[in-house]
Amino acid sequence: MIFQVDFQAGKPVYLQLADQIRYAAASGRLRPGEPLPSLRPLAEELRINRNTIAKAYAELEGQGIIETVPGKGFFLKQNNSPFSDQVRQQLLRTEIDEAVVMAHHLQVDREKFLNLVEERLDYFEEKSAAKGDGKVNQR
Amino acid sequence: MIFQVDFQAGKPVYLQLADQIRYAAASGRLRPGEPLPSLRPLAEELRINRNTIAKAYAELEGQGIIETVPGKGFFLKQNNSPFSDQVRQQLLRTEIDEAVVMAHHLQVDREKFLNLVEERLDYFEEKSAAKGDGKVNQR
DNA sequence: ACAACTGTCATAGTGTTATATAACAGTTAA
DNA sequence: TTAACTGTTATATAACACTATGACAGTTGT
Repeated sequence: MIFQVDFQAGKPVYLQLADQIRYAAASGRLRPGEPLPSLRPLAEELRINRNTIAKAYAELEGQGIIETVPGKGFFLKQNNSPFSDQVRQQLLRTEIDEAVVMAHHLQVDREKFLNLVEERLDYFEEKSAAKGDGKVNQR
Repeated sequence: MIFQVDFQAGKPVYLQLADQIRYAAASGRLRPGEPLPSLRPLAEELRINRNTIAKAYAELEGQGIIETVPGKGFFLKQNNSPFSDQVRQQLLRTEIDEAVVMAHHLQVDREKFLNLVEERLDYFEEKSAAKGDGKVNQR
C-alpha cells in the first residue's frame, strides 16, 4: 500500500490521502475488513505528521468508508451506503455535472466523453474483480 | 443572472461562484461575448464582498473561461481550450474518476451510472441548444 | 471637467491546514 | 506483568487561504 503526497498540489494533504484511499477501495486494492496503515509508520513513510493522517482517516470515517477500533487500528468497512436512493442519485448527479461541465469547456464532444467514461468504469471494474495491484490516478 | 451562495457549505464562496458561472456557460445561459455582472452590484446582491467576486472571476480568467477589460468589465470568452488533446483527456479522466469512485461507494451499478451520465449530458445539451433559462444544480 | 461607473491593489483580521510535542488509554504478545 | 504496539486528545506554533475594507486607476457618457 503506497500513497503519494504532493505539497505543491494546492489541495490539502489530508484530502489527497483520503482521495487515494477512496480510490484504493473502489479499485479493489483495498478490501473490506482489511486494515489501513497505522498512523505512526505511515506518517514516517510519507514524511508527514501523524495528525495529518489522523485527519484523513477521520474524514473517511465520517463518510462511513472506514471504521476505527481504538487500540487496534483502522479498517475498511463493508460498503453499505447510509443514504436513500434519492440522496445517492443527487450526490452522484452533482459529481457527474462537474465532469460534464469540464468536458464542455475543454470542447470534448459527447461521444468522446462517453468513451472516456466507459474506459474509466472498465478500469475500476477490472481492478476490483482481479484483486488488482493496479495503480491509480495520481494528482 | 441569479447566483446563490451558501456560507455553510464548507466550500469557499469564490469557488461556489466560479462553479456556477462555469455551469451557466456550459448550459448556454451565458453566451460567449456576454458581460458578467459587475463586481459591486453583484456583491451587493449576494451580500458578499467585492473581492470575493473578483477572486472568483480571477479564477475563471486563469482557466481561460472569461476575460477582463480594466474599466469595462468581465466577458465570457470564446471556447478555445489552451490544452493539448492529451492534457485535456487527463484532466477529464481525473474528474470522471471522482464520479466513478463515488458511484462505487454509493453502490450505484454501472448501468444506473451510465444512465445518469446520459441524463446529465442531455440536460446540458438541451439548455445549450435552446438558449435556455434552465436552472442548474444547486449546492 | 465631471460624475458614475468599471476593475485593481495593499492591508488587516480570521479561520484552516500542517507541524511538533507530549501525555493518555486500549490491545496484543512475550 | 511488561513492552510494544494501536488510536486519542490537547497544546503551541507557523504558514497559508479566505474574506473584508478602503484607497487607487482606467472608461464612459454628459
